[in-house]
Amino acid sequence: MDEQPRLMHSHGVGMAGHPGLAQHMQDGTAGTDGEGRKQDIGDILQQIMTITDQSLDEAQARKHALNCHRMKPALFNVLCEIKEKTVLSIRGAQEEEPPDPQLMRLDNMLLAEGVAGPEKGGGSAAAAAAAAATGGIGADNSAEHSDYRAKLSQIRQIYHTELEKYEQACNEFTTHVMNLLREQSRTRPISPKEIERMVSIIHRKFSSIQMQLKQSTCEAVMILRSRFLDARRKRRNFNKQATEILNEYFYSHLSNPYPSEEAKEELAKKCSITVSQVSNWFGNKRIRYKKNIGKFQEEANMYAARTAVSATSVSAHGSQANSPSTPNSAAAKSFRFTVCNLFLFMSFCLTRPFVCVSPLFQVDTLRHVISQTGGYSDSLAASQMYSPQGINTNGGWQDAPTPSSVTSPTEGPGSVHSDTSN
DNA sequence: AGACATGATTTCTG
DNA sequence: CAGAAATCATGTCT
Repeated sequence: MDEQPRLMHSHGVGMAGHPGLAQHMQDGTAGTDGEGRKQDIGDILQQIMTITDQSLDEAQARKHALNCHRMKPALFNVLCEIKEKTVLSIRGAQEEEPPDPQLMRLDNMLLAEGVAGPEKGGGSAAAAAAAAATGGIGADNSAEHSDYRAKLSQIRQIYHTELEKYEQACNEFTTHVMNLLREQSRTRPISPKEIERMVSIIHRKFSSIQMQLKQSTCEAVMILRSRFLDARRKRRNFNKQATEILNEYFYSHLSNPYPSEEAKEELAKKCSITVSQVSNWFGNKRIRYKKNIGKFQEEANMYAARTAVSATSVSAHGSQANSPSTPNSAAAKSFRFTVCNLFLFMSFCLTRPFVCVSPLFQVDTLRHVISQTGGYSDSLAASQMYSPQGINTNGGWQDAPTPSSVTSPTEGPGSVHSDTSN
């Protein structure tokens, strides 16, 4: 008699008010009357309730019997339905979430950096972009490019290996859990929907690992990139030729060493550096020259002489080309000028110590001598620009930094527009 | 290793 | 915003 209340209780909880059950039961018990059905259910429930009191073997046997019972599918479906309605309806709605924006951002970043996505050219494209950003596109950078590419592909390799491992682990675990749930679904009410939900939970848990992986990969790429892009860290001295071109321009425009934008571009092209590098160079040069004129005097003299010699030799060459066999008066003038300048150059070398004491000396001499040669306004104009008198008492250059003036028709021979250097 | 040179960056100014 | 000035960080020389 003590089993009756349990049975009744279970009956009440499990069946009452469940419309689907009648249908299920009808499906499974076609042709039997109501009393018979009640008896069936009572049997089943009683067996279920007492199953834990039995020994393992007995329980296994009973389980098997229950599984084979004709009412089992109906009862199982009812339990599934109840579970679905009570559990899944509560959580179901909030689980439909859009893809994580942060994960999307990381994905995009990795794709842009060439870590994710197709292999070919990804790294080099980023490297090229990085190089373009720094402006250093010289031959010196090729080694660093390959270094960058190598490191990036290393990161890429690690990322893909880890991602593969992660996917494998995720799949293995998901399969394992699915198998387990499928197995269990024979003995407890687990609907396919619930399995699906469990899979999505697993994927969500795993996606946090994926996020970590992607995040650290992004960090690694960023560090690599910042190192590659950090110009200060990878500062390289300009090559000798570039320095000479810049110095020639500087000293031949000493009265107003402010190249125009066009001149800067031209210089940049000639030196294989960027316009901003040219600007930096001139900024540094002006300030350092101004701070210590004496120190730069020797350099100024050298470039003055060199430019003058170069200018005259070009002039002479040009004249000879016009009349190679019979030197005319212009050619003679050029020759005279060349000799004068050679003399000047030698005297610069000999009088260097004195020149340093009196920076104006050679400039005035130069101007005087050139004026005596009777012409070559271009060369004269050029020589005038060597004068350190350009710096006024306020510490600034006399001429206002008006870029247009440097490209004026009186431009010196060392200018980028009249390419007599190198 | 230390001094100096030099390219780049930062801060300030007109 | 260009340039001056100060400063940083690295390269080069001794």
